[in-house]
Amino acid sequence: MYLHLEHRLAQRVLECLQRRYPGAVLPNVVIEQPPKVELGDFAIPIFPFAKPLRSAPLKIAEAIRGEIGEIEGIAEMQVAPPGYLNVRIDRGWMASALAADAKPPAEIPHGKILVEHSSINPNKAAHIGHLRNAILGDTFVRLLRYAERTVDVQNYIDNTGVQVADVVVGFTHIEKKSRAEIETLARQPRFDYYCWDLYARVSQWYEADKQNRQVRLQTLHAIEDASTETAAIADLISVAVLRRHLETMDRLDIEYDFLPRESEILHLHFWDAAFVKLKESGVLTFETDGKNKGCWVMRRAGTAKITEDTDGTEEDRITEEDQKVIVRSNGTVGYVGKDIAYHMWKFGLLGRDFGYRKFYHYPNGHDCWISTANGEKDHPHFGDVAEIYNVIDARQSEAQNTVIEALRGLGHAEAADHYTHFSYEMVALTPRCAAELGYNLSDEDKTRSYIEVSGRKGFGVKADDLLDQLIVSAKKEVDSRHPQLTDSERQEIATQIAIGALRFFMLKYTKQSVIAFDFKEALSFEGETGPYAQYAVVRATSIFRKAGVDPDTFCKDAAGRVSAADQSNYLNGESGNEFWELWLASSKTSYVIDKCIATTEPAHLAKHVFQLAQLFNTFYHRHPILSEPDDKRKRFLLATVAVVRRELIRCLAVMGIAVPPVM
RNA sequence: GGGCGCGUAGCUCAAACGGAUAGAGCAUCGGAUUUCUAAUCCGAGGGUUGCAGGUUCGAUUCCUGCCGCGCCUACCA
Repeated sequence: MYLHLEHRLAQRVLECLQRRYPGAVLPNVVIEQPPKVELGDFAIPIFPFAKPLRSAPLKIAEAIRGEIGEIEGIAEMQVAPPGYLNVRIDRGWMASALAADAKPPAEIPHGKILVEHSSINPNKAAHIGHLRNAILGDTFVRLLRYAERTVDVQNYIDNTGVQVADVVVGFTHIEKKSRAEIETLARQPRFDYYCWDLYARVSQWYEADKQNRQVRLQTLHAIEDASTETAAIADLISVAVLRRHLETMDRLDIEYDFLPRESEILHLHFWDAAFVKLKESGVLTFETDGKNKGCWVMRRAGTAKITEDTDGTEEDRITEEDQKVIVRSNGTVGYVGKDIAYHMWKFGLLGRDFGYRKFYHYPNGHDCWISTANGEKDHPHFGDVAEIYNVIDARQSEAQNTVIEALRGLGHAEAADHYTHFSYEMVALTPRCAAELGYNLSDEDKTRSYIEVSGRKGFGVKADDLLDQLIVSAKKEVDSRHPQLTDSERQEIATQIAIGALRFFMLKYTKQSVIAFDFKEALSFEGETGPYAQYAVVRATSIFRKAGVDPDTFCKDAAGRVSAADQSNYLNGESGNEFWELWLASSKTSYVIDKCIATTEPAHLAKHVFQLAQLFNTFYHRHPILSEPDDKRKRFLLATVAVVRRELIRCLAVMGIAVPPVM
């Protein structure tokens, strides 16, 4: 509602100015939020208009106020020095619309969006870094779906790289296991944990004797030929670990629609198709001398020299430093090349497609598909989208930009413009946390604020372990608070709290901030945490339960229970401000979600949820509701609780957080 | 060397597009009518927003230079 009103206001202000100053070149109308409710609900800085309109800000503000006329939902405007136009919402009007859950018509851009996230190498268990990726990605998907966009969720699987090869080496050369033995192991509940340890051992094995690395190379090549026994083992391992990843993510309510695999990009020759186009368009150039002699290279992203002089049109040579090798001198293609081909497929520009088969069936009935060389006849249509978001950590930004530049060079500027690298910083460990995990710290490490995790060393916190710990910790709390419930009920509640804590934790930091992971903070259920917000909802629910009223029907029928006059009476005036703050915050769901999408920053939503829960808790403490003697006032307070509760549940759902019945 | 990012309270972090008195949580200290469950609430202390300039009505935000930190920068994937 708030968002809708803001758009309407901006539009009317613009029209008003155009009417009064015809022909003037106007800057954008920026609408902000005043620092305090007393000042109003929207603030329009008029300073930017002073120069182009050759008039004092206060004068312009006064003119707008006088001439803009009635706007539905707006109560009044005030000119505030040194140059703001402060706008007050018609509180009664907003409250009615909000209680009725009115959905103003909104323009929804058409075209499918592809969000790709997780992309965990299928050779070991998922760790906390992967959790951040998946939670950010999944939340972004939920944000887009809340905004009624159509979204496909993909999880790219690199099943042919060195990482899988390393684990294969571990099984075949260190443990000397047969395919049958590996198959048996792969059926064990936490096969990914087994691989986690083995992977670390393989790294040590390579360190111990350089000759062992030869084995890695041989294995890597064997994997690429699908007919070999090694390839079969690699496939069985990567598929088993992949299943484990899907199970882990499903615990957090994270699902995928499609799993494209590198093996198919290879076997279906995506690269060949892309290579032809890249050569034709001149994106790739062949080096005839220098260190990259015999390679096909392209300009590294971000190094482009701007050749402004018109006479220097001769193909500006890329200096060796700025060259990114795409095809090696032996004719094989590197991963950036494969990535370019893959992204051409995403935008429907490649002219080839995967085969598809059903791979994973979620308990809720949803199917997840996987790429294959020869697929099933009937399958959903993936790829060919209008917009893509790749959730990949910041370390990959150069590679991502190179892919974007390749698309641009191929003449697909529009695709390049709709390619977003959803970049985020890594999750590291605090020195204390590393020490707790039994890692020997150097003196230098001890002084650092964080230490990077390393899958290769087996150094990190596994996703399932963290979740298990959170559940145990929450369960202890629930056990002591609700001994009357059955154990399975308590387990269910503890799980919801654990997921709430984890997802909130990963979302409250802005993307570019490195999370220095610490058990104490991650396991906290107090303060700015998921359980804090869940608890606010539980309290709201509990009021209605005791009152014997259903909150949702009460809300929908609020007009019949609280008269418009009462509504407006309680919300206005000085005493109304504290109630109005709650209603106003509740009206901002779409506004905040819109902002999260525009800035690709889900942290804003976590912040908003916390603020709303905080406002509610203060309100809860100050105003006893069930014992309120004035019936009209009681109904108004109940309506307030109902609306806040509904919006909190809604926002938490977008964050992938469910609310338990009691806590 | 080049590219990207960061530096805000004791600690961990907010502050979209430059805006009104820079906000939270944690930690510390002091409190909350035995009530709709205290996983809560109220209060206190705590800041030269790394340093120095510049741009303008206004800078944590933009520009330049320094200082410090991180990541990227392979014919690995």
